[in-house]
Amino acid sequence: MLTLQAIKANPEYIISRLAVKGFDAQGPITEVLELDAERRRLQQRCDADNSELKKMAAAIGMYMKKGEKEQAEQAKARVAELKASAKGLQDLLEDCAVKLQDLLLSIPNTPCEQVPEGLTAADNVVVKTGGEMPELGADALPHWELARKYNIIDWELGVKVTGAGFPFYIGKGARLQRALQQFFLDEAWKAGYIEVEPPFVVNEASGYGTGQLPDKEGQMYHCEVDDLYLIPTAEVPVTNIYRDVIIPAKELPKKNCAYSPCWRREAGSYGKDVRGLNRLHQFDKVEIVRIERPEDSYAALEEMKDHVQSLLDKLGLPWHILRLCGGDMSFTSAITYDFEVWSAAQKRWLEVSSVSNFESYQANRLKCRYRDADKKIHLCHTLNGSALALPRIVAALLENFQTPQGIVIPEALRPYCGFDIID
RNA sequence: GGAGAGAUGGCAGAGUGGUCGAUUGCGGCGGUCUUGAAAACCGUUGAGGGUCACACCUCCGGGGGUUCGAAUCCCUCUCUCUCCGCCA
Repeated sequence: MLTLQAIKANPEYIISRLAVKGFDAQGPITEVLELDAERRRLQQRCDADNSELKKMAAAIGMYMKKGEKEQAEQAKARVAELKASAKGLQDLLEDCAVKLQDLLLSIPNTPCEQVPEGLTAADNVVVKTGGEMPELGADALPHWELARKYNIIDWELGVKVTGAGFPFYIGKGARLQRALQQFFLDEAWKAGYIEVEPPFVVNEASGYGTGQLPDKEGQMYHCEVDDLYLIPTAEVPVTNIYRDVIIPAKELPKKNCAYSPCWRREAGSYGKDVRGLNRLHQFDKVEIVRIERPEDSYAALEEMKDHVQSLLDKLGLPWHILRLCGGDMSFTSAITYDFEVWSAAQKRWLEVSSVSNFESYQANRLKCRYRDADKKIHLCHTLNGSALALPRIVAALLENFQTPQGIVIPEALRPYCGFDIID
């Protein structure tokens, strides 16, 4: 959530930036300022009451000790009065604080200056392009048919055992999955990301910490008996490592990478978007997460972008990078770059990575702070990105590298796969 | 799953109704001494709210209660540990 401090410092600016996301913040921001003023008024009155109550209680103690019963009884009577009036105030204060918190949670992050205006994906800006788009013959097959042809992914078996969107990877298909996971983790490790293997289910507090709750509740699988959520991304457990933590400045930046399966209910998806590997309920991903000093976060974002690009280059896939427009960005992001690879048989771009800087928005909710050299405590900036999500990479690899002899595995992946062609 | 014990500041660990936001030790930071360092000694060291700044208020796992007054008593939830059972 946005900091009250930032809102109070320059409400007009906040409102104008949120307009870039297509969010009319005039009303909410005005209300935030009013609620904050009200909260402070109530707080001060409560504090004054409490202060007197404490003094009275101490005085009663003294009277009792000295055996001054009469005075003690008088003081008690006064305390009873005070408490009666304080109770009402307490309730008002509580109510006001909850309203303020809920309101703050309902306001999205402000896009940074570089974010283009626009409401839909059509307004995203291509900032960079790389790799070569292969020329496939007219008989080129989409990946779901290639997967069937070479018997590396079994969709029907997935449906039988679990349901749609939960495929089995078989033989070289399974080895390819494992090779990609290993390759991505190794590359991240080389780039200085400390690997973690997190739990794949999280509690409610963690869901709130990274913002999946309450807004995206329906997108996560929820185990009601134990009140645990299957993670939709490793971002959730990894970022929550730093929930309620004050990090010494010299320990920053924190750089972590993690492999995890990701579960998403994807309620409401349909059509060609969900064909084959394009959209699954369970998929594998390597995620990178960084906790940074505010002044370093944009340099970190560039580094992450370069890292993801290097992965795609090593795999020899054609890619482009989009700077998302305000309306296409997530609720919590200040700026997001999407990476898409060209899927040559489907003839469409597939999103394989999303790299975002959340600035202090996520850190504020997480209470992820750092202690500066001057001992002052500040909010960190948090960033994360996929590096990378597997299914659409696999889709592009299969389609782009199909030959009459079989699917040719990219050079960089061969040591991990243990084979150089799927036939 | 059954039985028992526990949850206090970065860590360890006191505190069982009244100036306790909390003894002490370790760690951290500053200083004295030293050519420098170590040791020793001295000082300092939780978070949040509030204020121009003070004052002041809140927080001893979460929630509720008793009391003039709760870290301390009661209820409840969660979690951790030990033993038993089960088990990769």
